[in-house]
Amino acid sequence: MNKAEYEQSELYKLRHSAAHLMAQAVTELFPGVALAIGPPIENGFYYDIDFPEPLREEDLTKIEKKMRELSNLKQPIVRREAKDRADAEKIIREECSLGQPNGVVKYKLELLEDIPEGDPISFYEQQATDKQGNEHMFIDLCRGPHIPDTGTIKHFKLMSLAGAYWRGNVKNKQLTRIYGTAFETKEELELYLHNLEEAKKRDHRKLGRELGLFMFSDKVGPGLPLWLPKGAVLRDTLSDFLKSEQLHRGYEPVVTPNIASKRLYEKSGHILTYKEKMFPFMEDDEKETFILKPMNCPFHIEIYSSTLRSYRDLPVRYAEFGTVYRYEQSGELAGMLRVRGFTQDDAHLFVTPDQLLPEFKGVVDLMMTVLKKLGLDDYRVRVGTRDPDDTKYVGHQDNWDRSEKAILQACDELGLAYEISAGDAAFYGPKLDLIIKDALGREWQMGTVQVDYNLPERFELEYIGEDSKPHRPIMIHRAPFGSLERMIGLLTEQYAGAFPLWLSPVQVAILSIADRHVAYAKSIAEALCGFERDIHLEDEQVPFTPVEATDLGLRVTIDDSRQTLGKKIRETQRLKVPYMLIVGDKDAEAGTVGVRSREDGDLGAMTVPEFIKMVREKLNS
RNA sequence: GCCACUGUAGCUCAGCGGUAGAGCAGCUGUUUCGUAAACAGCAGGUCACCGGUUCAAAUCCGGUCAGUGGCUCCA
Repeated sequence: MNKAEYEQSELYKLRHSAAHLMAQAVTELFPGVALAIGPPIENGFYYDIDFPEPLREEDLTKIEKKMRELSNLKQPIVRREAKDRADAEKIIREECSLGQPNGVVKYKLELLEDIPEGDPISFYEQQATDKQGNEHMFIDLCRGPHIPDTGTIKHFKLMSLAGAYWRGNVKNKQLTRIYGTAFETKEELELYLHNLEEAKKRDHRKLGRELGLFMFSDKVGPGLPLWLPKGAVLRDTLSDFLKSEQLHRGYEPVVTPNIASKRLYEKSGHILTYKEKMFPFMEDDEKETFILKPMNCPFHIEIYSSTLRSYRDLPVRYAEFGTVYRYEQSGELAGMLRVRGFTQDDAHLFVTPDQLLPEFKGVVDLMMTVLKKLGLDDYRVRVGTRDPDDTKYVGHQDNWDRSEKAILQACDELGLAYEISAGDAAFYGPKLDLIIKDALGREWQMGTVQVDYNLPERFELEYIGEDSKPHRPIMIHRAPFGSLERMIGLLTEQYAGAFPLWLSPVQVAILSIADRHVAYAKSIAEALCGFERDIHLEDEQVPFTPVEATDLGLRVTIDDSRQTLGKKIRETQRLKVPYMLIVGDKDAEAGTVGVRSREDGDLGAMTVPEFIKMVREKLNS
């Protein structure tokens, strides 16, 4: 079900009504609360409420109980339209307030003001009398639609509490948001909760620890990841893949430092626009102030402008896996998905106006190649354009028009499905972002391509054109992964830790059955990885024919611990190694290995060349 | 940064006013074993940190730090 279908569905109405039911329960339990807004959302609903006293998580059970009582009253939900604005205000003040002081409807009155002149103003009302003769009643300003009666709201659960600013603005009061979910059947609700539990098992933070990929340390600091050996192998493998792809596409590597003089970022304008995201400056009264870099672009620009450029030199494509540091708000850090020090697969392209479209297309093509290789097919493409009402953007109107047009044209010519999001442009230019969901359904911006007229202007970049006159190049910022940290975090969740063969930190684990098989295991490992391994052999070994070396360069481990085979298999499977090779007496004698695949289990005995052939095919497919 | 919640051994968790417990992992020994956990023993914790209440605090209260779910922002 897509978004539009969902918003038309019965489920959507059910959840909207569940939000109202929850609000009714809250107003009964906590008289004096001020209701703000309570819409259905992707997996449920929420209601933002201003509580005079802070709400505690344990109160949720109480609210749920009250909701069940109110649901059982089978209150009919009735739509009522106000005659005019004055009538609507009267209804809000006199009826929505439920006899409480008028402050409880202040948000509703604000919402009323936002309803455009001429639009119908509707309310939804529900009421009933319980067995004890107590009257229950609730009415809310609401566009609707709703389900006919509250008795249908049976399978729901309140999920969590959160603070949320009124109208999403930090300057406004923070309200208490209660998240809940509701389904049409008990089974659907249970399935949803079950899937949530399953998703937690795929969480990259859990898998990162279990698989030994990365860690955080209090002594190092929040948001500063430490890559463990296996994680570092993943990083290298991923980087090598992109570097080789970029080499074929005419990128040139550059390397720049991690800190720079404050003057560089004054020139770029980041001090003005980005200061609150930067780590504290390294100040020295007498000498220069230095800044830990939050972005790579100014460095690449300095390289560009270090020499006179001809139109014949363009496009210039400078690529760098550059580590940047951003002082993200503490509450925003999230495992590897948002950290304070991360490495961007960054590059900056300096192009002539004529080259903008083909180069942009080239970048998008590279991104598609990357997504395909990584097996990521569930993503959305967002083109961020200006918000016409906002004044934060720099640069000339016609440059913006031209670059927005170029982006859309590139997407159309590549047959890319995209959505336009006004207001999601960078302040210096429009951009195209790839957005991917994590295990818990949260969306993250991954790859990005951004058109920039601003920095070339600020740094007065030039190239000499065919007419022998200086011209200003256009910059394209781009990062197909986005960052290695976020990409690896996401990939870990996508694959639930079972990385494809080419990417797996350990590709083959050789399990010796008894001590006397270690020499044979070692000879196979050497053949597969292509270099000698230093393993001390003390016990007597079974005789075997040495296996011929390959240039495969596989990442191989040997488990020669004195454990039962079952134990070794279990442990190796836990580590999600794609292939296990089990070697015992029969194998040493026959020159075979017992192959066990991560996905398909025991594949039986193969000769070593047969296994190598299978792996080769798998790697090339 | 703000709101709510959490913080006990490497990991998963129990204990929730009377001075710390399990399973797995680790170590030692025995076992040398053919497709998802051999057996036995040992060791491991100023119960995140600081302060308070109490005869007594892992347990109650306050603060700090870190993590989790959200909000605002973003690769």
